[in-house]
Amino acid sequence: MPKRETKARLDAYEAVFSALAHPARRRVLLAVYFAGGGMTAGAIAAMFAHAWQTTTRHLQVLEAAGLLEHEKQGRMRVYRINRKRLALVNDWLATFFREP
Amino acid sequence: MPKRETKARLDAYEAVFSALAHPARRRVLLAVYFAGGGMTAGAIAAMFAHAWQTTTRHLQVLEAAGLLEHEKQGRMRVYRINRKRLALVNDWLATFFREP
DNA sequence: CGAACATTCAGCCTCGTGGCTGAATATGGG
DNA sequence: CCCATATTCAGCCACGAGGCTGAATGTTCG
Repeated sequence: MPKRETKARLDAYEAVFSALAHPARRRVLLAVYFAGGGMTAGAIAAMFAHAWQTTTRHLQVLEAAGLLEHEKQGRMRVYRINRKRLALVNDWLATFFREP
Repeated sequence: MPKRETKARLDAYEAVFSALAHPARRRVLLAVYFAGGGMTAGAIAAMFAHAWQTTTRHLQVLEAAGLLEHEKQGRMRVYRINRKRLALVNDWLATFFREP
């Protein structure tokens, strides 16, 4: 799938990989995924000992990387995973297992 | 494959993901892989505008994460990829695509 | 042996990341 | 309308990561 390593693609890798670099953010992704139909910011923040404001920032990083999307439901925001974006990592990795 | 998320496993993820977080280190992995039979530290360092000492550190990070291994050949060190370790990333990702 | 080469070790400096606290901005219920 | 709730925005601080330079280590060759 990765035909040429365009600047845009490299930027995408950069965003995704550095988003995944922090353990809290990896935990968030797993939690949201296992929650199935999305998770509110509050519920996510409750998982951590951190101040919620800290978690907010992690959520922003994940969203900026395109790994998470949010949707407003009343007075709370529900986050859900963007699988397609996660697949980017798969693409990158695949190189090492595909070609001889 | 990941039965339980043991401390050791989490540490492994931590090492690998943060190693992959830096673009230079991702480039190194790709280059070494495409070189086929390994690559000397010098050849790797030559790819970058950085001072070679900087690249040395990147190589150490990659090796500490288990993604790279080296072997002494005369007065130069040859680095090669450890595919198994890269597969860890695959394991982590698989969760999101495997289970419903 | 001694000089040239390949690579790492040690130490310095800067800047971004990730933690915190305090204030701001919706939104829904009584 | 007003207050409680849910969440983000803004700004502060500290520490580690990643760049640099200079010295050290180990290896081959004449």
